Amino acid sequence: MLDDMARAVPETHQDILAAAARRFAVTGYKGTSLQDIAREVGCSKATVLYHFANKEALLGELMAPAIGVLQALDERIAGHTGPAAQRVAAEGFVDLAVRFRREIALLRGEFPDLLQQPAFAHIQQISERLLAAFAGHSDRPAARIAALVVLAGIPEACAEFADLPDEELRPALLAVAHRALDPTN
Amino acid sequence: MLDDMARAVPETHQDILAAAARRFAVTGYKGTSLQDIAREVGCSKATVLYHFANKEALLGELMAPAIGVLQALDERIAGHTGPAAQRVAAEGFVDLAVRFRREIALLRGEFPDLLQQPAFAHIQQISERLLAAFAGHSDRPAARIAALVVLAGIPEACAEFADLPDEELRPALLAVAHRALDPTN
DNA sequence: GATCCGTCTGACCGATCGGTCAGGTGCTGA
DNA sequence: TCAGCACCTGACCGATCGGTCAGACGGATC
Repeated sequence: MLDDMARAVPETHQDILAAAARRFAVTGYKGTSLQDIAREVGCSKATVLYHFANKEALLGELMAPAIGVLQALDERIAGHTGPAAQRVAAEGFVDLAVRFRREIALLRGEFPDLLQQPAFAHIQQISERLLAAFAGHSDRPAARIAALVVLAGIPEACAEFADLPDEELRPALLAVAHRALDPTN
Repeated sequence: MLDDMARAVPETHQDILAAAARRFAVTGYKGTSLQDIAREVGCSKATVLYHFANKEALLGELMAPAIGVLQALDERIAGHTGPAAQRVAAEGFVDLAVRFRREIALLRGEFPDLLQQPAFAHIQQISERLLAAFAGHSDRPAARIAALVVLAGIPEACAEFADLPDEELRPALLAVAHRALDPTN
């Protein structure tokens, strides 16, 4: 089977990735040293840096799937305006947040710093477009404030309720999002 | 005048406090070194540590007023249950968040780490009681999820809309909080 | 003038960080 | 048998961190 071949190559690579995800989720990105990750894997720090160019590349590979879905959502929202965009954005964002709540949890509180880095610069633009969509493309402060409460609150709730099953978390988040955004106008 | 006497003593102390607040707001607590603060003040790092026992003490003095108000709110909420507690908590929390949005901004994304420290341990308990009050003391996941979205979203919105006048920010936040929490049951 | 004290500083400390590098090890294919 | 290669490692690097310490400076007190 090609399964054997495909699995033979990564192994340690995947172990490191998994260990990094575990540590990042507990102590955050900045708060986790390459030593910590190496200790969790049971290898040397040099081995971690053999498999990944640097610490940021490790984070990048860990976040790649989530970022891909986020970009897809951004493009899908671009095709709508006003209330339609608001609905698409809310549903898509809740889906994304629930699905990738592990990845969200490990970036808890480090978004502000990481978004400054050029590697994640475009994510800031996406989140601004998400915010505009949540606000129904309104410039009214009240609409933008409600949008930001939802935009910031949902990921946090996802990270906190990590063990709740998707089927329970998703509709509850969608409901609170619609409630918070709907009568804004 | 006693103004001269009163001002003669602190001066540099206050300068350091103000500079630290400015730097923390931009680069966060962990991301700001004592060197950074000293450079902003125009003094040496040793001077910063002459006026404050250590970096944590600096943060403590910066946050003391906000923490005091938070504790007062906690005690006020304890006197109510159910919907009444929900209303008191929402109004009190919005007031607090708007009033201390500077302090909130400089802790952006560092709450998870800081709450682990023993010096801020009781704040975690307070936020749990706030969460329960927001949820109307219900154990239903949907209620707790909505409560967490509000609890996490409001501070973030406050930090982001730092330049919006209180009279505009406060009612908008209160409205979205009530909307998000009210029909939860 | 001597003494004291609040303020401030440069030099220094040990620890830890992300990252580099030369070299060891064991498998593989010629 | 041996060269080549993927994988892994200990030792090391420069930078930076929070924090310490002995002493310099200047104004008040006696």
